[in-house]
Amino acid sequence: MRKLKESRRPEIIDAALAVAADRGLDALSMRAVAQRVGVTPMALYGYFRTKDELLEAVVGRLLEEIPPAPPGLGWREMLQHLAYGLRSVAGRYPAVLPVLLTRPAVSPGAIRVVDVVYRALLDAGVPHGQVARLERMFSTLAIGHILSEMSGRFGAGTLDPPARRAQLSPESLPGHHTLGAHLDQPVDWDDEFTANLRDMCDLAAALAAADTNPQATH
Amino acid sequence: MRKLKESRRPEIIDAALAVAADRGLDALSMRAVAQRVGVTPMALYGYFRTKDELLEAVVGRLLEEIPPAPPGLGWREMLQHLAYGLRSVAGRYPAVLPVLLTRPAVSPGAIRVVDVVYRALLDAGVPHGQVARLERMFSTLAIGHILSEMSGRFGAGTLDPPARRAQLSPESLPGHHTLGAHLDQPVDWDDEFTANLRDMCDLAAALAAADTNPQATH
DNA sequence: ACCTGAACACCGTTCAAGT
DNA sequence: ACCTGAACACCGTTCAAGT
Repeated sequence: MRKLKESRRPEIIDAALAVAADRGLDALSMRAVAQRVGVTPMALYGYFRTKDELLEAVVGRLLEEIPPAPPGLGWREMLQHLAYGLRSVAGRYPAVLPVLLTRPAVSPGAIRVVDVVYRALLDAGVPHGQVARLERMFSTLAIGHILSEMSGRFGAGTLDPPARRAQLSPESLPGHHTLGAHLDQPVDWDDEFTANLRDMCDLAAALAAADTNPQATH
Repeated sequence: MRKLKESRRPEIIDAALAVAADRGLDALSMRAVAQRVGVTPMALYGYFRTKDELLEAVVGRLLEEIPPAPPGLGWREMLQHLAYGLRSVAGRYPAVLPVLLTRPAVSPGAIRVVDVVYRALLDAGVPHGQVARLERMFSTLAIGHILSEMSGRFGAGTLDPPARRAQLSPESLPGHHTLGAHLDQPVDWDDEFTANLRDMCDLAAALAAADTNPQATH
């Protein structure tokens, strides 16, 4: 439980982002970061207790790179601005995405982002007791979508969809069969991200409406 | 591009699940799986070209462990059954979760699960052109929630929330300040998972309603 | 047809020592 | 106060060889 040094922390975090940006997730090692800083791997352990702790700090810095929202935006625009900002920052450092979805928001930068979402949902009129849940839902969906998209879960598989489906008997996949040609069209992930955001905002609005007018729930 | 052997694939996949189940993600190595099978690490490469390919097969098998839905369920119950099933299977093999969110659904088991969701959304009356997007949204949220919860993103951080927030000036976090005590209450992740599912189903119902009655969108 | 052994180029982290 | 060097116990994967 030694006390950690502070002086060169920002320099090390920058080096980690640089490694992630131009050599990917698998290359983001303590050894690579150390080399970029110009120091022995063991020197990093004076600043971060473990690699996990370094990654946590990296996520915080990444979130701080999201441009601040211009003043006077409505709550939907605030959430959109944040989500698009996250998406473009993540595009620059895709290696850090899995960390975003598995580590808690403990750094100041991360907490500030959470606060922006809280404010937007409060503005939308979401009941106080549901704001935290909706923030988690919103962030899970946003990060999960970006991660799925960038890691190839959503497409660009090794087999094209029609050939892949042909491996299974058509009657065992009635859903795929009914949708047919709809499944073979290429998808614009930008549009899909936007549509998902719109749906999440509609959901927040519906929860707000159900609160002021309980009969409206059904 | 050698041809792969088939004979012992199931045995190897089982061994991988067993390692994941009782020694966790970090221990899920080719060497550990090989040892469990009783074979040299290099023998595995006769059955899977890379570790990634093995993990893909493991995910397929994991999805096949979700119990099939009893007949006669409504579409909401089908989606709930599937989501709860995924959650409990994932609880048995938490090591495999990150793979679920980053690899495409290419195995027969994975495609069958997607088909169940397609069928449910079609039953709900979601327009054909939106079914695939909603399936991706649903799976992203479900897997993302389970992963966030099990990896500790949602809580159990190193600092308790009030102490953590105290590190920042209260006026820089107006959202947290407004929510106050709401943020200090413990959360039941089971309830939250259920609430998120309900919201997703409501969303599907709303999209279905907007389709049959366009004026109802606003 | 199936498997092994040795090797290559890596990991995160501990510990004791150096300036 | 800050950093280094050597070591430990691991990785995924290639290649040539063995039965």
